[in-house]
Amino acid sequence: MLDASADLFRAQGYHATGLSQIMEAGRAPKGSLYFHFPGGKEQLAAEAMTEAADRVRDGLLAAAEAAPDAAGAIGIVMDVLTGELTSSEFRGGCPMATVALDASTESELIGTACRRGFDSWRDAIATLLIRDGAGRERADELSTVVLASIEGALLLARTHRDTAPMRVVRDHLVSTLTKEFS
Amino acid sequence: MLDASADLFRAQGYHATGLSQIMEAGRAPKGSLYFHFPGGKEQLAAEAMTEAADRVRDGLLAAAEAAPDAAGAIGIVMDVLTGELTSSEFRGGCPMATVALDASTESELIGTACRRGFDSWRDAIATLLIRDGAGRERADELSTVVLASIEGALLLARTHRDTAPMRVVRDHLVSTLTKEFS
Amino acid sequence: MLDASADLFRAQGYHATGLSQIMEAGRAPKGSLYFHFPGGKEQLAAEAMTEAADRVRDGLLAAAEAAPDAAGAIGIVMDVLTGELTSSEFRGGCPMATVALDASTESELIGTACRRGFDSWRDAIATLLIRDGAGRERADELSTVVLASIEGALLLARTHRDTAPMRVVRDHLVSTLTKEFS
Amino acid sequence: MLDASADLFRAQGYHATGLSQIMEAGRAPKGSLYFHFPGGKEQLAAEAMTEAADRVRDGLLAAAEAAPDAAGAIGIVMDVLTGELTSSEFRGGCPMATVALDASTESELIGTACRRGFDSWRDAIATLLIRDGAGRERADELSTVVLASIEGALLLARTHRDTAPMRVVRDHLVSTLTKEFS
DNA sequence: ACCCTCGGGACTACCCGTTCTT
DNA sequence: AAGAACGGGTAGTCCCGAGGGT
Repeated sequence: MLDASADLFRAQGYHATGLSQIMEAGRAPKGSLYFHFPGGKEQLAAEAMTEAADRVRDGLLAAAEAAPDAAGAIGIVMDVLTGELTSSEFRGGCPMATVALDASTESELIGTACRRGFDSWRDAIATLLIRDGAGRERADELSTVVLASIEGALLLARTHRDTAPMRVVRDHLVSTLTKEFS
Repeated sequence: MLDASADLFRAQGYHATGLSQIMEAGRAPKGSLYFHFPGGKEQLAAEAMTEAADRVRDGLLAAAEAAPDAAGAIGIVMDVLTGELTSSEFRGGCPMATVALDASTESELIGTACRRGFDSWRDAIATLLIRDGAGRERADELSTVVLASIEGALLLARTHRDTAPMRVVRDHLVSTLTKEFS
Repeated sequence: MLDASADLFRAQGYHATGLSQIMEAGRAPKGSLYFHFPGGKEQLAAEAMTEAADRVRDGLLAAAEAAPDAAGAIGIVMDVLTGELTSSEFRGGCPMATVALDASTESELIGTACRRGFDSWRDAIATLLIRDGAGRERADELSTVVLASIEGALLLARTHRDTAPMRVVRDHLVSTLTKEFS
Repeated sequence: MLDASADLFRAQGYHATGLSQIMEAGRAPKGSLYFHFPGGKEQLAAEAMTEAADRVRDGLLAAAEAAPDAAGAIGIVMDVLTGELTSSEFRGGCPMATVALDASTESELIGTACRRGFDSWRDAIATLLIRDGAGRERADELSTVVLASIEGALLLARTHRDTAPMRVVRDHLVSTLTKEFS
């Protein structure tokens, strides 16, 4: 149910996704939503964002173990994201970006969930960089730049229905990180 | 009217923005909208996106004239965007991103408008880089990276209600561009 | 609710009858309607037509039991219809004719409901005639003629706000049937 | 313009026919309607009904000259009506019936136009019968019955998308009239 | 005690027939 | 003669509680 709603929110955003659509996708009857989520749609979205964010962060941590350095890990993560983009016909970009943009200003609950999600990703990236020898301050800066680049690439790729921005940004990040840390 | 709707779409996205809200903001009666925009909300949004994109592109071109090099121009543009972000209490980020994410998959009209808008920005940035001595290919790559970074920074800054991502990305871009082209 | 809408559809037709008018007449809020009639106005009208048709057919069958022959039964039915016409100030003619004319071409659902309703009436009339000794073929023909005459009489009487066409057609049908079957 | 609107009113009725649809069909700009028809849609419909009624009455008179007796003339007229029904894919039945049912109760103007139209047809039929030797009173009665039968047949045929009711009623009327007047 | 059918309005985008103003 | 403006109206769908059924 959270999974189903997370997918829909990712593809359509908060306001474009109706509760009935979620119920249908989750094969759940309409009435029981407010039993499990007394906060209604808002709470549901917030929890879906949190869960989706955790999954991405886990992917980041897994890539960190699989790759020898930050450049490699970032490359892996971007390849996965690119794959999700194409396999969903460019409907599945960042799991939080759409909701963050179209709901986080009006719902503190959702806003907080998105903020925490982004922070957890940035922290994971920063940890990667520190492992490569970056200083605390440099890691903070660079992780923000890396995260922003990826988010922007996802936005551009989704809008253009073309993976080119993902590839270009991926290569740029890999080469930049490699140059700085080896 | 286009201005009013562009502002609302920028802040809330496509689906969260009601026609009545637009009418109210534009001091226009309900009935007149479908005379000027027979295509309804979709056409209105598409034209609003196009206009907003043109304005940003004009800002880019103006910055290109005001600054001696690409690094300077990008710095100016990001400062302006940061200013808009704070002066709107973090409701006004990229004028197209929210709509691009929550509507461009379901409306080809809006999708095309956003695609053209992003392309016009990327082209303007690429032109800047070529003026600094970049080759065609390098300019294409780098302009995508720059645009993606800015978009991601806007997303993060808006979500966090904090200009830090803007400043960090701005400084990173300026230093990167300066290093490569001087 | 079906009753209320049937009355309104009978008096005003499909397009002239607003959902809000139906809600008001049925003392039901709009949200409930789409729970019971997911197909909206179209489904509501189709079911209202079916119910109204059944009621008339029941009246036909009741008249068949009350009267010794077809002529008598038709006479009774037309008297009842004439009574409804006057008691409703000529707003209530045939419960299906108006909707059949102004909606059945654009809605297959409504069209089918009306078609079935008319058929059930014709069948009931044909059964009457066969009871009087008519052959199958003759009953089919004559029942169509009888039904058409009644429908036309209702149309003329309603338009003229005058029961004369009803009386004239009634007397004609009674005398014709009497002459042929006794 | 009157022709275009008459066709649309015939096929769809009064309320289902939009002014813009009429304007489009008549290649006329929307604003100038109220110059020619200050009474708006109501007046337009009333005049369209009058014109359409006149045309049918002219057809009736022409058939009266072409055929030797009433039975022949009615046969001709019904054949023409049946042809219009099929050639319009059962959208064009009686030019007034739909409007008479869905608008004449709420508009005295339209009601009067329809009443006059029906009366002119009945008068033409009565004249036919008198020519065949019927008395005044019998002609009045029978003309009502004939008109009602035709109207009902048109209704049934249109609803069923089948010319059978037209043929059956036609044959019945021809045989009845022949039997009575020769 | 948990589930969920059922019911409730406010709101949506859209379009209507009409009337200004030019 | 007509382009533009007007606001009330359309059907439809939204997210959400409250009461009946298991």
